[in-house]
Amino acid sequence: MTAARWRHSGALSIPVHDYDPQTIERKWQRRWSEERAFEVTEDPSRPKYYCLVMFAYPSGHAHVGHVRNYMIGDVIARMKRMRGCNVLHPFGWDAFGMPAENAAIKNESHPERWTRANIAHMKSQLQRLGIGYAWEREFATCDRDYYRWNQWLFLKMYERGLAYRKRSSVNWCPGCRTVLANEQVVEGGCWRCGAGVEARDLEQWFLRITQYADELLDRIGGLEAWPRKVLTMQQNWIGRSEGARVRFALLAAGGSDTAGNDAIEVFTTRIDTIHGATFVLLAPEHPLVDRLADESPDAAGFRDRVGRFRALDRMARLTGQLEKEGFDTGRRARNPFTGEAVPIWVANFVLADYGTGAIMAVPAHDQRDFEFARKYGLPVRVVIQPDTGPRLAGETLEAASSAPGTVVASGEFSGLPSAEAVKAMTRAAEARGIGRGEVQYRLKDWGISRQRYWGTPIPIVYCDACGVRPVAYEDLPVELPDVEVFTGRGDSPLAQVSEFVSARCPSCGAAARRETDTMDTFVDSSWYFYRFCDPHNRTAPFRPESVRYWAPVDFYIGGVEHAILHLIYSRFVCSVMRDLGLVTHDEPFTRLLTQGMVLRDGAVMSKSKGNVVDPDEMTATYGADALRLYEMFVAPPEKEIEWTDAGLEGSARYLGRVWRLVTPFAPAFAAGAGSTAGAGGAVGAASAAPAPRLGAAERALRRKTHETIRRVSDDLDPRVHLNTAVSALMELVNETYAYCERTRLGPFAGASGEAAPGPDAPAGALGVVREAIEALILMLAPFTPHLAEELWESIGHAGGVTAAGWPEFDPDIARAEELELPVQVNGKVRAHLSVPVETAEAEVQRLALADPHVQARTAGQQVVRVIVVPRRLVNVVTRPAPAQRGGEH
RNA sequence: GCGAAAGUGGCGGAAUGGCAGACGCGCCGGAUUUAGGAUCCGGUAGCCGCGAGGCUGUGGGGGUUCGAGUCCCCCCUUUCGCACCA
Repeated sequence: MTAARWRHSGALSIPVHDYDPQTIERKWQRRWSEERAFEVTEDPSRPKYYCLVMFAYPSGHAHVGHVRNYMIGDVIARMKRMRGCNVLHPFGWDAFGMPAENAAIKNESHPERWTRANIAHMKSQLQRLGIGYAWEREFATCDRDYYRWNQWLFLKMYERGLAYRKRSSVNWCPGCRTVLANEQVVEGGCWRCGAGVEARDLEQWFLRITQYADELLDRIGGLEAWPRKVLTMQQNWIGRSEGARVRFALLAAGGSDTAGNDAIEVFTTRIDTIHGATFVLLAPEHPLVDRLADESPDAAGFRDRVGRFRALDRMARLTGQLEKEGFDTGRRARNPFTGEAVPIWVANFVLADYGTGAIMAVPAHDQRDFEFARKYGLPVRVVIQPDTGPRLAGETLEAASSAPGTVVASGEFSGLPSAEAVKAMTRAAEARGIGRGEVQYRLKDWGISRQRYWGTPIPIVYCDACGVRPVAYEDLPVELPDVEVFTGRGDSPLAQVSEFVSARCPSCGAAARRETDTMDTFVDSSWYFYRFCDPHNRTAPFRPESVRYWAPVDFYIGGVEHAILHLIYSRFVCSVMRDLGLVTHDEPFTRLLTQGMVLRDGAVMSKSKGNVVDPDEMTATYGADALRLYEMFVAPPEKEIEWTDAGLEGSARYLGRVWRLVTPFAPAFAAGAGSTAGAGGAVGAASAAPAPRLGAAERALRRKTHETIRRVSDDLDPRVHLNTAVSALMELVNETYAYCERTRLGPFAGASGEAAPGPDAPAGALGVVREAIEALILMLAPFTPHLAEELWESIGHAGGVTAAGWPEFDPDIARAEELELPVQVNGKVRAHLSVPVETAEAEVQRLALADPHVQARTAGQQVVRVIVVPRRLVNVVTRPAPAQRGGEH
């Protein structure tokens, strides 16, 4: 239903419709699709720009929070396209993963059916929002033509020793019934379902990310266009620490002789405190613990205590609170620096999987060791005296002192500053063969085995004769078999599909058994951005030349929740691909923007909370353009926003206002009014009109137009302050309305309906309005593309806004002619001066001092200084005048 | 506990060390309208004042500066990240 009012324009009657987003949006979406408007090919003659949003997990329905980053990406992509860049802006689906499998178990259907249906629905949602993707490049990671290259990459890594298998204690999620990577354990729980993580011993495949730890860490400094927060998180996650590995010889039970060659190796960053190491602590899971239990006179009691530690610790760590506890093993080890026999305890707070799983305890200089020592009455020996403050003594110490200082009570090392002692003692340990300098990382190798169906099969075969064999490249892909019914029983669904499990050994041809685990889905997402460069390649993951053209990604947008998972894996895979000769750059993402979430009632939108806002509903009521504009305007992209219907209405109202401003002029503009014949450029059409002939109001509107172009251009690129760009466009509309009101033009043409200027309209009026309106439409185009295209066409332009290009501003026009300068006296504004811009500083100073308000404030004062900040302000600094007499000669 | 970021009107938010509160929401008033809605115009930090104008004001307290929301130090609060990494 279209409400149409009728207005008269000259002899003709033309309809002036209200803004009707539904019709306009459908029209332009159809046209973009028909024209394949966002498809691109490699074109060396133009600057490329790769704009990417993190692809989506097809969970079912996108809400207004999900689509925010797609909108941000679309604004940037459209703006860059208007600026003449060859823009790659693709989209795809991170389609493997557990929700699909869980849904399949619940519905007794197939994960693929659920996944494909969700993809179809979400794709239509994105299209309805007018997001301009190169849909011909779309793929899903569950496509066999995609995941075969996961397998290919895995084999390449296997060849280079970067993929390996080992039995290890892994994080097992009982809720999802699969193993989790360290990165996927959050506060002791599963990142996805929250269930408490258990320890299990399993044979697992790992990717050797630790081999790249130093490289990944070092290059953090070069990621200048990444949020500092993300870089800090990655730095902490890699967790490099320099220290030393030192051997404490194990003494035989009940004696002081060393037990053969047995030793406890500890890792420490403070070898300078080793003379204060009065005991040694083992993690409950340390390999030596079981042996010490065997050799203990009370083996059963020993085992019982260790067992309790092992079982309880993970649960206790969930809550973050763990009372430090331990027990004496009854055995001793020799401190290699003091020669002393020190007790060996098992302690619940020592981590098995960091360093060597054993530590030397220096209670005087480490708070944890201090608490432990005080609890169990173990000796505390001060070996570092801080450079300031009172002298420390072990007996009276109330807390450990970890500050550096001077080494004491440490034999030949006494007197050294602690930093130097670290070096000297490390050298000494190496010389005596009892230790060496070592670097430890918090980062662990990436465990990728998952005991689930809906993922990429790991292309490995186990042969009784030949052992672990990689599947031959020509036999890829190892396809997921069809499984009829998903029951969720059993740990590894593929293991129950006998046709899948039985295989031939790639080496000897004998009957063999296939690997039945699938890959972590983070493998899929660690290189998808390269596949977009050449998505249909059937003989390679991509053509290196295509990636060389498009990559690295210039602008990457996604949530901070991927700061250490996806973004560290992708950096790692990029380095591996570089070493494989596939890519030529070191880092995959030049600039990263982490967008804020959309909240409602203060909470993140989620189906379970029942607070989701459906973009389809908003679009049906207000239009996609209004929704887009609202989400870009309400806050800076990196900030979270609180959803309000009123805010969305405000944006819709603004677009109606734009519509009512432009449409009355459309017939006249389409007929050429206000433009200069032969003036090709969009904006600048009026600039051919000689400026001196324009009146002050006309010049002011032109200035606003050009200043707005400057501001918006700057806000979009490189700053990406989308909210202030929109507010500048709102100001331009307000100012154009004000001008039209004053000249009775357009929306103010009155009952007679004159869209064209009457005989008394100022010279050049239509020209300056046309210039303002054309600039406005073009700058709105990235935000509200449908409305912009429609209005652009309505004022007589064929060929669309992209071809029209981004408007240029003229600095001379953008500059104000007159300045309103505030004049401060002692920092407080007391007057304003109106001066021409070119006024000399001395003249400004003279005018300021002559101003009556300033005079009133400076009377009886001595003017000490006058500060003139060109184009900004004047500040007159005074102080009380000296007494009259003292001032005379 | 450690680390990072942030605290600005009734609300969302603007401000390369230079007039704090742009723009929007909400609210108030006017025009138009039979009326309402929509639309157009104007007002809107607080306090004092009829007014001109004045005083106060960016979580609190110090400091640097002619000038501080912005820079420095201390404290408070919130959010996020890490959480026994030896």
